[in-house]
Amino acid sequence: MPELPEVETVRRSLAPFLTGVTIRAVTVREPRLRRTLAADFAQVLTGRTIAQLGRRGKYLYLHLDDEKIWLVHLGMTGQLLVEKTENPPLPHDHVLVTLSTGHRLRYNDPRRFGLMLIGTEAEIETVTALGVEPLSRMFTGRYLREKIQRTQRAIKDVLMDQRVVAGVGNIYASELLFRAGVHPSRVAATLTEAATDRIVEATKTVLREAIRHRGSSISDYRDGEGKRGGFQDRFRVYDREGQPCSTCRQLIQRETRGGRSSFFCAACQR
DNA sequence: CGCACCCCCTGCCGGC
DNA sequence: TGCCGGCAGGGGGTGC
Repeated sequence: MPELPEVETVRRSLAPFLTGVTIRAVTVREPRLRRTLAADFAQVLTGRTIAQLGRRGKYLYLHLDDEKIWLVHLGMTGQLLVEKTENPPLPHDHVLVTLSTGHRLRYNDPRRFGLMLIGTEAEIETVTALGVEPLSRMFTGRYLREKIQRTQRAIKDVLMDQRVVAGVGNIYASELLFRAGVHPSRVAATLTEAATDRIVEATKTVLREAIRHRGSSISDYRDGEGKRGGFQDRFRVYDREGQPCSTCRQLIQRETRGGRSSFFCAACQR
């Protein structure tokens, strides 16, 4: 579900409800997420105040008043939602948090691929091992070229490697490569300087545009208030197999590799 | 190191 | 109508 634009949208939508707010009670209904929640998870959170909401790649950082961070990753189907009243729990509501404002924060995740843990920044960095933020000045053509020297990896795999650049997933990798005019299975080391520059620019452009449209809702992505995103209506290639390319009218193709689909226009992308 | 493959888990959709 | 296989935005582990 959520790549960088969706997580950033969740962060922005939750911030007004969570910043400066104290956690009164925590109920863990199902601790078995990607990693099983620590036995003292609820106890460690209770009584803490959320100082600030941050994000790194696809990870949400809830900075607590004791210098620790409540790290949340939404996996494929995770939703972090604020609600005004305490409705009865729904299926797959794994963590419920009562806030000092009377709001409730609800973590729902049918597939349980999400991750939550509480730790220091150093502890979290060893778990996440993230590369540069794509929207920062650190992500440049020069940086990307340094990372792909002599690699035989496909450029799409490199872009989705969170240790290289943090936050690009399967949707935005396809979309940005279309905009850069580069074929997803192109061997990264064979790219020209101009092409790597275009890829970096396209990454920033697509991610910013997607954030502006509050992310992509294909099926179950929702922001912190349960609202859908709008970027799915602007996909140029993703999930458009057999439809005409918006540029040249040739039909969009799909290729599966490693269990993941790539979508591209064979005429526009080389 | 890279890569191909498998796994984790639930839900949905299309084909038969 | 009902069942089954394939697939889905995530990451991680293993063996070669």
